[in-house]
Amino acid sequence: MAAHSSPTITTIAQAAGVSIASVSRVLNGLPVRAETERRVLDAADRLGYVPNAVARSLKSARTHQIAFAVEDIGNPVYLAMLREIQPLLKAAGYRLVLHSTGADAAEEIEVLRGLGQRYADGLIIVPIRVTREHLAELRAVEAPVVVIGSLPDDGLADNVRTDSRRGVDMALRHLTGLGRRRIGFINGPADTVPGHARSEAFRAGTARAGLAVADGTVHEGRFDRETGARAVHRMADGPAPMPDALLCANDLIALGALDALRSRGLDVPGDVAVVGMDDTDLAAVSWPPLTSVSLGSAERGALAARLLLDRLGADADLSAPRAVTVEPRLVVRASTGGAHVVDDGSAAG
Amino acid sequence: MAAHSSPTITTIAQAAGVSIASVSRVLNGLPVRAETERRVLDAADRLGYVPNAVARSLKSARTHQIAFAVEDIGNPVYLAMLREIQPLLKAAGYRLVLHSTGADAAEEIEVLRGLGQRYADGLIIVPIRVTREHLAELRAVEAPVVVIGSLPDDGLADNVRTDSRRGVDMALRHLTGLGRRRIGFINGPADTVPGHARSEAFRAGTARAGLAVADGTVHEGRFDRETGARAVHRMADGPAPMPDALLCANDLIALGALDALRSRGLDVPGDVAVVGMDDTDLAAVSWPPLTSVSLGSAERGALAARLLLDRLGADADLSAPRAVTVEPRLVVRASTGGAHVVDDGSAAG
DNA sequence: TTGTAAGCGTTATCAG
DNA sequence: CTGATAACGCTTACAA
Repeated sequence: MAAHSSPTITTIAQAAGVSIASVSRVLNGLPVRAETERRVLDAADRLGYVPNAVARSLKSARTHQIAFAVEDIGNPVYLAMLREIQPLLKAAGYRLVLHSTGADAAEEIEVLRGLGQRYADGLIIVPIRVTREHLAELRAVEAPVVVIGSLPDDGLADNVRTDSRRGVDMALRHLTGLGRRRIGFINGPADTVPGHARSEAFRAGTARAGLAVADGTVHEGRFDRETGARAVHRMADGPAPMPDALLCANDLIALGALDALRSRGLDVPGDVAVVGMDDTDLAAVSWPPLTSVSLGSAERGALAARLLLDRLGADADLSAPRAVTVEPRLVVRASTGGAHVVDDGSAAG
Repeated sequence: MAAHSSPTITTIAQAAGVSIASVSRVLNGLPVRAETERRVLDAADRLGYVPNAVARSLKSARTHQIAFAVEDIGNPVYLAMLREIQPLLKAAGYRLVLHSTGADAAEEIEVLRGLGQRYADGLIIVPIRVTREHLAELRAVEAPVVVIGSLPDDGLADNVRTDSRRGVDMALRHLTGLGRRRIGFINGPADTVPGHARSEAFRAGTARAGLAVADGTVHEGRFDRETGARAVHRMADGPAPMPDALLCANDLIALGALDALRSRGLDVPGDVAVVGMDDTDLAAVSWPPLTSVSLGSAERGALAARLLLDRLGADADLSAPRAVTVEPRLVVRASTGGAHVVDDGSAAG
């Protein structure tokens, strides 16, 4: 069924014998005569009227949509953000338009520029890299944008960041506190925002702690399991003594490292302690459970949503961009011996 | 920064000294004099013109948006679908509007009804329950809808389903093949589409295999870890002998069961073999790695997207609703002692 | 209180 | 080839 094309206020007006203005008034709760209201509501109900969101948007210049752009929504970190953002937006009456841009920075630029088409009232973006082009677009865009991640220049957009340097420090301190001195590092791409920050923090942190970092115990790859596994194999096969602890730039890398360590018969944390970053759901599920530095993904998502909604509400447009920082937190689990459960003879297999 | 309100074709027309019609023509690649084209493009470029998507939509009655509605996007199953759907839509020029409805069936109805507002050209929905109201709305909705999950009545909408009964059978056959006879079952809510199907399949499958199902070895809860853990503890504390195998209605339940079994000193798979369903990323990460029945989430997502895009393209509206079924697949891992199968390497990005 | 009419930014028709 | 002009469905002055 559903044969008739949807009724518009014009249809309703005719059916109710009033003008379209009256229909609009009734539908928007403006003062009308009771009789008019009755007839309009009646007709609307009878014909199954539903207001057209697009027409409304054209008139009001508000789409009630907010875009959320990340590199890969399959990444648990971004997912954690999304899970906080979505309900907040919904509660505020906004739909969520999801962009998964892929590793290509050009696509992020596209999203930023696409905002000019006004299909959304605002944007929350987690750039994997921040290029000059990003900054230029940010400057040009008219709709409010919240950037999750570090921004070289304050004042360009609302900004939610995390102190990943402190996070790395916490991990290093934890490991040295356990007596580990040969700490290896497995990073994702160093030319990304998070990759760069972690790399810097590791360098600085080990220097400060007076730790020697042996050649071949720092690896760079992608933010995935394979990178973690491959790095471990290389270290084990390399000339340098195997590290007694591994700091991994995210949980996926850490999981890959755990796999590889197990396959080489190395005990975790007995021979090698492993720390991940991001404290994703995977950390609690892995075996052994993974000590991980929480960078407050969920919290950052929520903060970003709040900043954006804030700016969209009322006439807060005049206020200067705000920057919020979320403190990292170390979540200790068995992979660093934290609360290691007695191992009931689990060899691989 | 970004002071001027965005230029419209009117602005461009004035700047270029032509009519808005000519501007539109140039912008849409319709034939115009070279000189006209030059001037328009020039002005557009100079003023940084970007077409307004909303106005375009009002005129064309197409939003280039597709909605995807699930109960909880944090659920790896839905996430797997999303990860397939998103790039397909993007490639076809559609934006993705994400709805995470929560367990409330009323919210799903809302989404269905909301489509009437025409903010999207189509919808892919994974209903957690299918009520009479769902069916009524489905009948009424004008935009094309693809339902992932079983539908009582063919012909209401395009439909992508999986044969979860066969999936359960495969799991049972696998377990009995390993010599297990006391098979317990931990289900999610039985009044949901997947919960009901799995429950029925378990009953039928055990009956067919001539397996006795002891009292207290079938539990129902939610589709989460806690349910799995709690069920195991109840079974262990109950009067019936502990099952030597557990079929869990999804991977989360299975992970909870693994935790509880470990905490009670029961060996997996030595004492109890465990099978999950959905074969999510978690299955490969857990310890021991989890045997799981893949219900082809990713594949179902992709199929749904294709069906919908199909219907949106050209004038395929006349064709009758199609139903596609995805075959389940048993992925054997260590939790049933099976050949510790090599992962396909697909971890969450 | 109500109706008429003017937009919102596009596209598309129809004369010139 | 180009320029008025009428939609698309809605909100909102401005009049009556």
